[in-house]
Amino acid sequence: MNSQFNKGVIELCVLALVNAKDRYGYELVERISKRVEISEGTIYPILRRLTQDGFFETYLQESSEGPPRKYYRITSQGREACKEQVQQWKTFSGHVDALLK
Amino acid sequence: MNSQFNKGVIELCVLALVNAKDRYGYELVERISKRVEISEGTIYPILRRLTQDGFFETYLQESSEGPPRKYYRITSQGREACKEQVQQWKTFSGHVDALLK
DNA sequence: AAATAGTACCTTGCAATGCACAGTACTGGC
DNA sequence: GCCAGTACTGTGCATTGCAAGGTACTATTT
Repeated sequence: MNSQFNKGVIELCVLALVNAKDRYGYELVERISKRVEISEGTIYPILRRLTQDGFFETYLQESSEGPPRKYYRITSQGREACKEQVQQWKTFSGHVDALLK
Repeated sequence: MNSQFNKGVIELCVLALVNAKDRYGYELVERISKRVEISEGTIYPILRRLTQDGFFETYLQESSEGPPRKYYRITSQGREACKEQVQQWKTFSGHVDALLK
């Protein structure tokens, strides 16, 4: 598979999924990797980056199935970034589809 | 704009456009940059790479509007790669769209 | 009680790609 | 002669995702 396609898009997916509801890292890995080939080493650095950029806030919550989960909650700033990036993605993929004809 | 989206996709666009008919570098720059933000420094290295990989053959042709143009013609190997990458792109963008819902 | 599998998180070094920037060279119009 | 437009080339940098490794907790199996 062409993992180059992933560039930038994984961040977008993370933003959109956390935007929909609070998520923890492992859950994101599972969910995204069902559709797109990714590894854990990809998601955690992105979560750190987006948190540092002020797009996410975090809190811990215990789990009965293993160690405590670190949940990510989107901020208003993150919500805006998400909206913008989703729009950019739609424009972009539309343009690519047009070029492929 | 998120130039990270471009990764891998520009190559795909170049492949597809040369697949449709013989093109020269500058033409590709013009055509692609109407849709997607790119610069010359992006296209020429891709052309060199794809030629080295055996996907393109080249020939020179004089132009009345400037220096001679280097045309790129797709090979049967390139045609296959193009088909495969277009398919990959469709699958990929479909999966991303699914994740964004 | 020890071993294993599954859950959950984190970090480091590397490779690929596109971009900015710079440079060369040809043609035609002012 | 100079400039704009056409056309091609090369170098160094930044960003990003990946592979590979590690830590640690819980539940199940042996």
